[in-house]
Amino acid sequence: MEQIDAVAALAALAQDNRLDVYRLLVQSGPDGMAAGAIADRLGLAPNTLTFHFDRLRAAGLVTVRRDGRSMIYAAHFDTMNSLIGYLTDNCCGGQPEQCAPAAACKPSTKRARQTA
Amino acid sequence: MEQIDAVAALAALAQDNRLDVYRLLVQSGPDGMAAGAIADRLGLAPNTLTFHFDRLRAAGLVTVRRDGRSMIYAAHFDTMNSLIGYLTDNCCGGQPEQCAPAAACKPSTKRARQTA
DNA sequence: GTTATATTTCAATATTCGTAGAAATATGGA
DNA sequence: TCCATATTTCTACGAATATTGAAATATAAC
Repeated sequence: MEQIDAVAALAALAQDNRLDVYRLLVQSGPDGMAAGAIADRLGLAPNTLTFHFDRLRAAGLVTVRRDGRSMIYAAHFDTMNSLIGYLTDNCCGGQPEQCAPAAACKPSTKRARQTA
Repeated sequence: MEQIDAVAALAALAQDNRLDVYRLLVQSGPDGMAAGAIADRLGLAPNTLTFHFDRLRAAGLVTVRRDGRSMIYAAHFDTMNSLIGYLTDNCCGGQPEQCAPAAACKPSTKRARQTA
């Protein structure tokens, strides 16, 4: 990942509503969610949501596809993983014992959703 | 990590010069670097650099200590790892096979520095 | 074809951000 | 004490950002 792409991705995530949207999509997985469903879930105005989707999409963090009247947004995990790689690249000069990097994508940190 | 802290950390990293500074510190490891050395390395004005350090420090991404006339800045790896955890939290509803999370802190992606 | 649903586009505005210049503070050395 | 080095503080300004409201577009249902 190039610096310019990393800055774009970080800027896209550095906003309350967009971070909410993105995390919701990350947790939703490859199937994604309809724009309307996200608007309902997060209580955002449709036009505001479109604005934020554009930012996330321009940064390569999400993808879109149309399904009837709905637009389905989904997280693009390659970008997320590249970004994490960019941030931690060669950390501690190649001796990661000193910085204890996180194991990404833990199953469920808190408030685990019931399987039902 | 709370949402507000994640947004602060992301915003702190979402800027060219600050991202340069931060990655330099990440690669420098726990010992950190003097402000002046960073200014020389990145070609930034001292006052501009102070502005960016403040942002990084307010976000908990770096720490400072004084050493004589120099201020030594170092990456705070706990925050980096918490941020990565926050982004990838419960990804794909707890089935990370679907999103192939990155192994953080790879020794050296490109332009590996010679050991000498 | 007409109406309803789902989402996007456009225009306007208040707020926040990054940089530069000049001056101030803190530490170390003679 | 006097001077040099290292970094911070203060002020100002142009550029970018998030939100709102109103209107437009695209798809589906009747």
